[in-house]
Amino acid sequence: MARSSKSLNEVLDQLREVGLKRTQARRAILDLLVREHGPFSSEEIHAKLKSHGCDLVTVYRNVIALEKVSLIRRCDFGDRVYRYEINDSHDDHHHVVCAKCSGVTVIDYCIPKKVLDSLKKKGYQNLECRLEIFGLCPQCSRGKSLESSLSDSRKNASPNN
Amino acid sequence: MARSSKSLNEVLDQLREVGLKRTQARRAILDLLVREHGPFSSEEIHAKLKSHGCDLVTVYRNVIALEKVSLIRRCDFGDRVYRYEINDSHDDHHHVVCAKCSGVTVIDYCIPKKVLDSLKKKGYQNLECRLEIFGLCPQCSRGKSLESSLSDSRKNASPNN
DNA sequence: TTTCGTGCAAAACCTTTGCAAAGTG
DNA sequence: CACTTTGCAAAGGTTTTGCACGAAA
Repeated sequence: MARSSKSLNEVLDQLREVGLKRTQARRAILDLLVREHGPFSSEEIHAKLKSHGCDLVTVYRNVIALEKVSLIRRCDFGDRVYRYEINDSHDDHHHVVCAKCSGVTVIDYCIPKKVLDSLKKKGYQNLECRLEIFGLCPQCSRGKSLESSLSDSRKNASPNN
Repeated sequence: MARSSKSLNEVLDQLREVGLKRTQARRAILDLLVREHGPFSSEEIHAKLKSHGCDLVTVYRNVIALEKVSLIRRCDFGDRVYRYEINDSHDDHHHVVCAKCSGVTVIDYCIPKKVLDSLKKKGYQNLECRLEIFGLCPQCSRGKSLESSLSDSRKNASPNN
C-alpha cells in the first residue's frame, strides 16, 4: 500500500500550527502513519510502535486529538474498530476492505456530483460520503471455501492483522 | 420515513421458514421494526418496547439471530452503534444520515456495476458496498432547536417524504 | 515557569456468556 | 417431550477518566 504523500516534517509543522506540542508520542504515531499509511486502529498503532512507542492510553488520547484538528482521519469499516490514516485532504478516496484479512486498498471512485446536488436541492447541507466496499481480496479469494457467511467473516475480520 | 412494506405476518412467517421459534420477544422486536422501520440500536429497541418487551440481553441475542437469517439488516453509521431495520429488499439502498438529529432517509443510488466489475477483474470476490452520506437534513439546516437527544430526535426525524 | 501531555491504575461502558427456568412446536 | 429461548448475574474486553509526575515551549 502506498505511503502517504505527506512528509513527516510537513505533518509536524501542522502540529505546531494547530497548537499541539510535538511530543515523542505524537511524533511516533505520525511517523508511523506517514510511513505505512494505515489505516490502523489504536491497538495496531500501539503494537507497531513497540518499545519506542507510548502507552496505549496515550495512543487513544492522541488519535482523538489528532483527528480533532484534522491531521488524521478516522475510517470505519463497520466492525466497530476505528482506524486512522494521515489526512491527505483533497480527494475523498474510499476503501476496499477484505472481509477475511482486513487488508485495505484504495479506490478513487467518488459519488457523482449530481447525487449530492440533488440532495442539496432538497435542503441538505455539509454532505459528506462514506463509502466502503467489502469483499474478499485476491489473496483471500484464492483457495478458500466460500461457505463463510457475511457475519462470520465480519467477526474474523477484527484486530488480527 | 415510511414504514416497512412488509407486514408483521409476513415477517413472522419468515421466522418459521428459517426455523426460529415465534417467541414473544421476537414478535415484539419485529413488530416494532415493521411499524417504525428504524434503523434502531439494541438499546433503542429495548427502550421502545418498555414493559411489553424483553430483557436487553434478549434483544442483543435476537438482533444477531435475526440478522443471521437475513430477516433484518444491520446498518452502520460509523459511530460504533449497530442499528437494525427490516430487511425489505434485494436492493442495497443507502442512507442519508443527519449529523445533528440522526434522522435517516433513504436514497436509491447504487455504486455503478463497472466499478465493482473492475475490482472483480482484479480478483476480488463477494463484493458488497456500504455507502452512507452524512450531512445536515433540511430541518436541521434551517432553524435550530437542537437540544434534542439522539433517541428522541431520531423518531421525530422524518426528513423528506 | 507555566502549561500541556503522559503513564498507571481504576472506572465506566457495552456486549457476550453461563446456567437454570420457562416457553414453543 | 425435546429442544429453544429467556432472564438474571457475572464475565469479558475495550475505551475513558483521575491524578500526580514529567516534558515542551
